[in-house]
Amino acid sequence: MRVVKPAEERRNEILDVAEQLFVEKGFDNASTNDIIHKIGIARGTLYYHFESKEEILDAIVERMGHERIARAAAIIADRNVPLLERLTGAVLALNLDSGVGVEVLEQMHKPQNALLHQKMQDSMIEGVVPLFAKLIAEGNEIGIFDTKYPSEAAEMIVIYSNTAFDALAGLSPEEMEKKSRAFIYHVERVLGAGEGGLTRAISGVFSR
Amino acid sequence: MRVVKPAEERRNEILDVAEQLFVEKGFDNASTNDIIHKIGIARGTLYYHFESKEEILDAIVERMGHERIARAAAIIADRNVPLLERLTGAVLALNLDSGVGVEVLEQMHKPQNALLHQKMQDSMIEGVVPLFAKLIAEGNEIGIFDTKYPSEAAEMIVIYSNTAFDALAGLSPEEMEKKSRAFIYHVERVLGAGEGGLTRAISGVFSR
DNA sequence: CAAGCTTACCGACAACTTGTCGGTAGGTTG
DNA sequence: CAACCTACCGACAAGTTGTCGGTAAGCTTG
Repeated sequence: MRVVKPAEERRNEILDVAEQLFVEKGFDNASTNDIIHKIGIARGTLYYHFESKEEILDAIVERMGHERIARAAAIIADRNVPLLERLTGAVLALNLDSGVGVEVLEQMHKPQNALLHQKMQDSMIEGVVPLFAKLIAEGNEIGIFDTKYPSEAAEMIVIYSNTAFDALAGLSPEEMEKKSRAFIYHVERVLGAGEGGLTRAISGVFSR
Repeated sequence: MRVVKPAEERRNEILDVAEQLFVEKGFDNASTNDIIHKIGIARGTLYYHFESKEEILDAIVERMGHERIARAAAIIADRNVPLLERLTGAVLALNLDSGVGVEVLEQMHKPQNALLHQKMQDSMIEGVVPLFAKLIAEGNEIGIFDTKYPSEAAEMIVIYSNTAFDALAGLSPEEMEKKSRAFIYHVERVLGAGEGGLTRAISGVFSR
């Protein structure tokens, strides 16, 4: 009783299951056997569609990355929205993964998932920093920002938000609140925006 | 022909070899067999001294972390040196690992070493951020800094320097130069120091 | 519509891994 | 010198990833 599916469909099926297992148990602790048994396919089938376990991980990262980056890019590109709101909206789009719950992000910061996490971050930096940099440069011209290094500023913001906010797990609500405030405060400074400027923009994002 | 050594000595011997192999080949690609063959001990000996392969990694991280943090702490504690120079000196102490060459840091950023890298970063954040925070608060009082969130500012600086500077591998000298300048520029802004203040402090560090 | 081809799939197997455990040699101590 | 603890040994269990010859299902094509 052998079930045949178009390659594309099987590939995605494998990625779906693998993603869940990797996030849940960690890349090392989730075996390829776990994956194939859960789907009900044979060993050879998995390796017909992917060259190695690591390639599966890479494909997952790419998929996740594409989604997030596309969302951020869409927000950034929308010229009807004020620039500050686009910036903050994009940061949120990157870090608050609308599809998945917070547990997933918590899991991702666990040591078992270091590889997944790092690959995500790399792809994020590569894909998002240029977009941000452009936006910041734009803000420079308009006169709401003032920074000599738009690209590096973008990098700093992306890296920090990525690293600092997934360690959020064990914090109390007050601490989270404080950390968020501090983040905004520092972003304002890095970009050379006046204090409070971003705060107003953020309430703008949420009031939509 | 069985060679017996005091536990402490064997432990360090194992850590030395393991560290080299992990950095060189990556944690996953370096097997426990590689370690024991290189030293010339039996399987059981390794597991007599360590519970698991991962415990070896943790011990390595702890050792590396202790060294770096101790160096940074020493610099920070030296009240004879101007505060700004202590800050920059400590950042350098953390990132320029005097013992090892640049290749090692390059290797550490490779995907194979994600676990090692992340564990290092965590231990770094935990150990160093409080020291920096204190220093920054001190600078606040003296009036050379001006920030509402010393602790978060410290976190931002540590995380960014850690992540951004180990991706330095493929960059041209000019790019590295620019990135360093940008880093200083942003640190000044985050801390609310006047522009150029840190730059002067840095030349102070090097002229010692 | 049978023959032939391509695509997707199967599962035994090789070649490793990590971690366990009963047993053993050396040095120390009573 | 006997007993004892510490450090060490290596065969082995249990599991892992990746390979490969072979097989079935669905499309062409004569």
